[in-house]
Amino acid sequence: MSVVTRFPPSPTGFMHIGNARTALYNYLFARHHGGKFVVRIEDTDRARHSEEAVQAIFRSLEWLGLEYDNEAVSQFEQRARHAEVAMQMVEKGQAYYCYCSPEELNVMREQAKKEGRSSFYDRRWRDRDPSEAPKGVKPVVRIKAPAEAGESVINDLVQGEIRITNDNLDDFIILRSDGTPTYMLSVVVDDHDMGITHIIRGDDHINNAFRQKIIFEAMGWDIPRFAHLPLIHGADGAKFSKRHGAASVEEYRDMGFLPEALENYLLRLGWGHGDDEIISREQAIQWFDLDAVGKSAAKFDMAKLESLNNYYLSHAEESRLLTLITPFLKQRHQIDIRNDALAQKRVMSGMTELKERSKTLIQLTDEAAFYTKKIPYDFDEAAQRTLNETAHDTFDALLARFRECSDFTTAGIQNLCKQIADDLHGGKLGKVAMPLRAALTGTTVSPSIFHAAEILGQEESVARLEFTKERFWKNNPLSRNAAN
RNA sequence: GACCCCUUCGUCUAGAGGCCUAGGACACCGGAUUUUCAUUCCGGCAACACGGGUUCGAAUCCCGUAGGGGUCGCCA
Repeated sequence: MSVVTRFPPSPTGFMHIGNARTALYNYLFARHHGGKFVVRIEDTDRARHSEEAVQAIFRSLEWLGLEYDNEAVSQFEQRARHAEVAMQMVEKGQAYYCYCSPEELNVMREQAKKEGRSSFYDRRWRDRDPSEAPKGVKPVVRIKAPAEAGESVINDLVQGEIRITNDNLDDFIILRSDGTPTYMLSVVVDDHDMGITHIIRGDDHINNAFRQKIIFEAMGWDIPRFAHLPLIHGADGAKFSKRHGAASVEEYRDMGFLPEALENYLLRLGWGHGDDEIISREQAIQWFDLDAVGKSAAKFDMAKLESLNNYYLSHAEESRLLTLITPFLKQRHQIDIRNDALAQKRVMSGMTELKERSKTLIQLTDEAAFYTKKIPYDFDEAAQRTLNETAHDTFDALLARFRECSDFTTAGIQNLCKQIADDLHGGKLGKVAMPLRAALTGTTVSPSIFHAAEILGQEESVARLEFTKERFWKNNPLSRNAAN
């Protein structure tokens, strides 16, 4: 039988990083086995359903490049079918109406808690005659869980054999009093109808597996194989959530991570293949299987993600990177380079250096920004300090030599700076290069400033030096005095 | 509290009884390169939770203890 896996997010928020990993594993497992990977939106709870959340899930899936087969299914739309299955079970005597009030249920719950039991419903309506039903109370439908002593066993593909005693299973609700199906019923019916062969999900669902198994058995359906993945934890060891930092896929996208970097990171979080660290999608499909999934929870480590991102950034196609930083440039620096061919060309010329030093697209954007700046531009604090401490004659020499330079190449420019350093600073190149960097970029951090100057071109570089001189030596009497 | 699960360097992991004086990656700490930062290159620090077994031999198998996590809804 061919493998069919599924990703069933509930649209109550955005796509959690843990769900993204679950989706990835389902995707890889299906592709590895040449099967199908389908998506189902678990939207039976209309009150918590949000169209925005549904869209965010599809956006995240697309951004991660996790293509699914068939059309995505809406669980809500199958509700009639789910209810029908519930009725079949009632008819066959495998399920029954329960007329308990919320108050009665609360009492039972309290009692169970006091006695330290994890199941609480006392099955009071299991064998009672419906004629005893109180008037005007709309019943729920509960399934008959095994009442006799015994054990229920699941052979989990990740966790191994898990067994619990039947007294932990009570007659849970499959149809609400308003006639709508509960999650527990809907999942089983849908999984069956969709031909799901492997249920790969977070291990917070382990307990549900035992309940779902009861429904599968009542209906005489084949039970899919289960694989419960350990959860992703935050640095403090608790289930990873918003309070641990960014928890949604789109937040990582907005922080400047590449989807392939996030994918690689998530893949290795809980799964390994020898000493391999950098793993492509193709290799992942070839190598991924459930037997190599670890059983213990993993802590999310931002530093490692960043390191992976740096790798993928360094190896990314440069025109793609240009496209990716364009919106960030607009957002963070109010610079629109979409129609600025010159700025684009300059950024592209410096891209090789830029991408190898960056951990995120944000960092790449910020360090590429100077190429796109127009006079007048701002100088950050450190740059201002550097310029204020620069001797007047050093800067003048720089300007003069830049104007008359006949070999405006990285080597030529470095040479020229070296000469000034020899003349005025005992050969200390930093005394010349740092002011040059501050002047040309408005910052004190950049790739090779000689190369940057070459990319900017002689005309632009001279203009920027003139602008800087204007800005610092005309308006700052103190530094003029210091220089003289 | 009950039930279920987990436990190798700070973190992610390799390890399926001898190949382990426990390997890799990230982080961290040195050093080299360097005009800054970053990169790169060398080098270093660092773990089998604990206690019992089983065995000629255990990180690997069994039991117990401790610690951690998850689940206990007419939510999904």
